[in-house]
Amino acid sequence: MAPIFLGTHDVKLDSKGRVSIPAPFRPLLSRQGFDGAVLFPSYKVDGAIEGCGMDFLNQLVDSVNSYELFSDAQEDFSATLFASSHQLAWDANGRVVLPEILIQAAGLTEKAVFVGNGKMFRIFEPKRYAAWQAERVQALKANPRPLPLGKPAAETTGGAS
Amino acid sequence: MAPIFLGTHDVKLDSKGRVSIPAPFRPLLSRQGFDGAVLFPSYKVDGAIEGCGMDFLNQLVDSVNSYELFSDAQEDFSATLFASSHQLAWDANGRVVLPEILIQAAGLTEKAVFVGNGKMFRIFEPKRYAAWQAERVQALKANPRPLPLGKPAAETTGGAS
DNA sequence: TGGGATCATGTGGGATATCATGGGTTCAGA
DNA sequence: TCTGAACCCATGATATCCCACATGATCCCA
Repeated sequence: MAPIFLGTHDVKLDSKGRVSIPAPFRPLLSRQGFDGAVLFPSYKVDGAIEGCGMDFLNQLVDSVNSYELFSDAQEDFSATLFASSHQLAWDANGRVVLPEILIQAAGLTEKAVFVGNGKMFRIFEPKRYAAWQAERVQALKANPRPLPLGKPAAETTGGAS
Repeated sequence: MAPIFLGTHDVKLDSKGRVSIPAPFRPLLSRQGFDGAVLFPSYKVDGAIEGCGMDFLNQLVDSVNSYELFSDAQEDFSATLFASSHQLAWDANGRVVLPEILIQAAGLTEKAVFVGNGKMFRIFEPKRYAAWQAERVQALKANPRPLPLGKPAAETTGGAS
């Protein structure tokens, strides 16, 4: 069963660059032999960090590998996914040290917010997250979308972004 | 589970032609009886060095050998892959000595950057890498690729380069 | 239903081990 | 005899690991 990341969790970012992985996320991320997460800058949402477990990353890798080795498509994912990803083990207290490049990418200072996103999660600077979320709510109000159950949702065309 | 090379790691190239293999890469490359990596000039990306472990090289060998012996494809791969590969053991500090021909191929001087690429990794001269990565990011923005999970992605044709 | 106890989680801090870098020595081969 | 490969040592910085404490959530009992 694929894990599902839910909820919004406020955490502190300390002077050593450490954050606590929210306790509900940890069992979803653990796998035998490795307690940690994979983080990379989102290319979909500016100012966000995407997070997932190694199992999900392996699914991504399998998907990328369905492109032939040395193909153009594989090149693009190399530059955006593998090269910018960080595999971080958490310590005995469930904390990871965020690389400076991710702290910069998300504009983090003293706090961060972990946001469940179903199969993955995101990490935002709290103020940026509030603004981003407000935009999403407005977008949904301006362009309401039904959510069919049991069958794939068709992407509606014509909308920007 | 196949190893996955992630992240971007800046290293020094010293006057003896030595570089440190980034510590996270070393367990992925180690195999019983041999601590080292296989490096060869990339035929796909000018100015890059491709790197992998012996296990992955064996997969490449099997793949190449699936072409008929003495066929043009097999000749091409043999000329670019086997003939120009270097198997380098690292020392007690995790360093290898880069052959001059690879240093020239990548245009390295004082620094290098190791870039994770899933099953393999690449070594670039930092400025060349920055330019190459900017191209890739632009290509992805101009020609966004979804990354479906669980089923093979069809290579789209007609794209430039 | 309320209060108390216990346990889990998050935060702060420090110590230690590892890693990256710089350098030197020795030996073998040309 | 010289050069280069292989091996080894030292040091500083950083990553990793571990401890302690406070707070809040949860559970149990009256």
